[in-house]
Amino acid sequence: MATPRSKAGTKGVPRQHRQQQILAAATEEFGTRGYAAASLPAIAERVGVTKTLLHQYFGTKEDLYLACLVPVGDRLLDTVRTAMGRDGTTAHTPLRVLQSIFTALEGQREAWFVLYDTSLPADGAAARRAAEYWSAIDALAAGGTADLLRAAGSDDPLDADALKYVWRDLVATLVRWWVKHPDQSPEAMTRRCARLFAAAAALTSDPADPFR
Amino acid sequence: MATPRSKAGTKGVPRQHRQQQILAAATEEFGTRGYAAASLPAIAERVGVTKTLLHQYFGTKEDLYLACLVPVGDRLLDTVRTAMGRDGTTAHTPLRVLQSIFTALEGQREAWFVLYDTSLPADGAAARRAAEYWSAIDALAAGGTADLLRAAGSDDPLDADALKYVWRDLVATLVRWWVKHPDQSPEAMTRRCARLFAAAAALTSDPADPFR
DNA sequence: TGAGGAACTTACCTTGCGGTAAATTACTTA
DNA sequence: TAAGTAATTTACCGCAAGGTAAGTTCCTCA
Repeated sequence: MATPRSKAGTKGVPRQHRQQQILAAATEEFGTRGYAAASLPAIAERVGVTKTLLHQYFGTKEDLYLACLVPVGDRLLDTVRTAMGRDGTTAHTPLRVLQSIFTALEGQREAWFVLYDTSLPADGAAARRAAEYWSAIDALAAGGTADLLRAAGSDDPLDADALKYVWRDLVATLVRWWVKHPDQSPEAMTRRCARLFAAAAALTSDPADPFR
Repeated sequence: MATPRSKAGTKGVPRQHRQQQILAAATEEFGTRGYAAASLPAIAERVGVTKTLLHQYFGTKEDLYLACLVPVGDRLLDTVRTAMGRDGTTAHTPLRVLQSIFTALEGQREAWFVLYDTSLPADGAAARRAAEYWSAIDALAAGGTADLLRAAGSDDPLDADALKYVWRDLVATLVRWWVKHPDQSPEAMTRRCARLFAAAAALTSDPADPFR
């Protein structure tokens, strides 16, 4: 062995394994910092590898992002779909959806934010793909929120649009809080959300509302 | 006059006026793109000026950010303070707070996001100042949410923390939606929020909740 | 009319990033 | 044991951003 003057050469890690490591590190980095602020050198360093390897395995930065996005998007879309489709929309459907999301995200919570990154190059393939995912998810949610609004006496389409946004960001918020509290299990989170919903209901049930 | 071979030299715009222009453009750029993704050349171009001038008037990029942050933070903190302090916490306090925020933000809606930028250099003065602002605002909100939770039968401090986050991000979400719908007046937004609250109440008032 | 200061730009430097071509080392197998 | 291939690095390019020093033009007023 003697004197390895260069650190080049294989380290015995098979390609597939390495790719998985890279995807995991990249997902975490993209999820926490966002596409624009995330840097390939930083991701590479996490894995203990050079950024060149990232390029060789995944191509450009956006390609790598896409490689992170697709599995996460597929998994979440599928989760939400089955959570909502079980039976008709009921009052606790939202909680069931939340629970399924928490469960699907356990082990890699930041992955959620890979789906909703605003700093993506707007014209790129990654942004297009992400938009596909959340428009599909939104469509699922839209059914529930529309019913809700009709029941509450509103037929304004902008109300529906706004509610869609609120719901989507509410999930993001809860996940963000969850990321900061790693000890919380998915089930504990779901129960917490149920309590929060109950508290919120108290807030909004005042009949003497001057803003109506 | 003849041939001005260089475009250097004054354009007759007094320093204070120019500084205002720069602050406005920078606030918009920082608010929409975020600190990391925003670029000084882009801001300079909006104003029709060179980035060097930004440096001469405001110093470093972070200094400029701070110069944007302080007036916005002062204004919003003040607004929320008076909106909450008018009398005791009632059920429609949240709507009053929202209305005051919308009103204060009218004319420069993206400014809200200057307060809550996650891409700031974590150790810098700007991040510290921003944290001061929203911890002050959170403290105001904490009173209301704590009461809410107690009423709903929860004494878990983590519930309170989570609710604080949710409320904060809810405001951000509503403002973000508002930015995308420039024709909506602050009053119209407030009324819309009242309707959304009502709809949300319907969602959370199911007594047969299996997640409790 | 001719300083002097105020408002602005030109030209430059440095750094860090995304990206590529060409090695270099280790593992396998004929 | 030598050849071939898989895994990885070294060394480089170009670019755009943040930042600075030194001018250049215009306005004002003694």
